[in-house]
Amino acid sequence: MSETPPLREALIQAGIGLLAEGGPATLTLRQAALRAGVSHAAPAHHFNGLPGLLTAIAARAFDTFAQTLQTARDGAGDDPRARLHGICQGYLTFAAAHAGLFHLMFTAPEVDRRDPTLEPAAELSYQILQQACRPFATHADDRLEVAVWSMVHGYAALGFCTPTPPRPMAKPPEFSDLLNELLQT
Amino acid sequence: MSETPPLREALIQAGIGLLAEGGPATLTLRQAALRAGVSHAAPAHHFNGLPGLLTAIAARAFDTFAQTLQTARDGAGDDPRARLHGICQGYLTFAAAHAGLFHLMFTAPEVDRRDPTLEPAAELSYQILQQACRPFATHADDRLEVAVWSMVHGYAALGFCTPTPPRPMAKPPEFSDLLNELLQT
DNA sequence: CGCGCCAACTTGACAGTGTCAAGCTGATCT
DNA sequence: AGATCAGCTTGACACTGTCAAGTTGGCGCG
Repeated sequence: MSETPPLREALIQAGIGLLAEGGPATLTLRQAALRAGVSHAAPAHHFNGLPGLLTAIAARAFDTFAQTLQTARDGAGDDPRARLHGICQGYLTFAAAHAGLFHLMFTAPEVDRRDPTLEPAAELSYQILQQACRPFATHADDRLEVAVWSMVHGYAALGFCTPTPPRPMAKPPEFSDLLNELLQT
Repeated sequence: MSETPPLREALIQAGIGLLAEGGPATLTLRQAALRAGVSHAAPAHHFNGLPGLLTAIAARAFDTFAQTLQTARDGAGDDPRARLHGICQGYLTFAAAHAGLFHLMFTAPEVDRRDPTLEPAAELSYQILQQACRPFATHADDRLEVAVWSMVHGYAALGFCTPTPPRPMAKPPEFSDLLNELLQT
C-alpha cells in the first residue's frame, strides 16, 4: 500500500516530543517543523493544518493506548476480575504518564474526533475494555461497559491518578476500590 | 468590600458569549475587548493575560454549575435516591448545555485550577454531591462519592450526554441505569 | 482653589502563530 | 532529452498575546 513519507513521521514524533516537554502551548506547526529541520510551511504538505497534525498525533496516541491496555490485561493473569482491574490500571497509568496525549485523544477541541484514522485504534481500545467487562454484565445491554469506561475515564480526567490530586482531598481512594464497588463484591 | 469594576464584568460576559457562539478558538482577549467596546489592551488591566480571563470565566461557570446542581437536587423531591439522580442529571445537563464552560472548568490547560477564586464554588459543588452520596455509603472513606463523581464526569466528558454520542454506539445507556448499578438497588 | 496623583484606558509596537500563493528542485516517466 | 509533478522553500498576510509609553479624568490633599 502507501508508504508513509518520512517527514510526516518526523513531524509526528517532533509534536509528541514538544507536547511531552513543553505542554500543549509549545506544540505548534512551526516548532514541529523547526525540530524536524524543515521550513515552517512544510507541514502543510502532510497535514491539513494544525488540527491535522494534532489529529495524527492523537491517532498515534490511540495506537500506543490500545497496546498499553492489551499488555496490562495480558500481564494480569487469567482471572476475569484481575484482567479488568489490570486494564483499568493501564488506562490510569497511561493517562498519568502521557497527560498531553491523553488530553489530545479525548478532550482537545482542535482534534477532529470523527476522523477515520482515529477509528481503528480507538475501536480496538473500546473492544478490549468491552470484552473484559462481559463476564460481569448482569444486563443484556452495554450499561456495565459504559459504567466502567465512564468511571475510569472520569477518575483519570479529574486527576485522581496524578501525583497532585484535585480539590482538598487528602488521599483519594484507590480506583480498584471504586471498581469493586461497581462489580459488587 | 471590593466592588467589581464594570469592564471586568463586561469582559467576562463577552467571553462567555464568544465561547458559546464561536467555540474556544474565537475566545480571545482582543475579541472580548472588541465586544466590550474597549481597546485591545484594556483587558490586561483586569486580568492576568488570557489565562486570567479564562480562569475568571471558569470561576463564574463554577458558580452557575453549583447553582444548577442545587436546584436540580431541590427539584427532585425528598427521596435520597431521587435527589442523587437529580444532581447527576443536573451535572449532565449542564455539561451538554454549556460544553464550552464545562471544558474550561475541568480540562482547559490554560486555566489555573489552583486559583483561590475557583475554590469556593468548586468546593460547594463537590459538597452538594458529597452530601447526596452520604446516605448510600457502605464504607467509612469517601470512595462512593469519588465513584459517583468519576462516573458522572466521565459519562459527560466522553460525550454520552450529547445529542451526538461518541464511537459507533447506537444508543448509549441512560446514566440513571449506570448509577443504579453502582448503588446496587 | 490648585495641584499632584493614580487608576483606567488608548496607542503603538513587537514577536510569534496559522495559512496561503508563488517559486524552486530533483527524481521519475515517456 | 524534455515534461511532469510531488515535496519543499520563500515570502507575505492577518491575527494573536504582551509589553512600554502616553493620555485622561476624577479624587484627595495642602
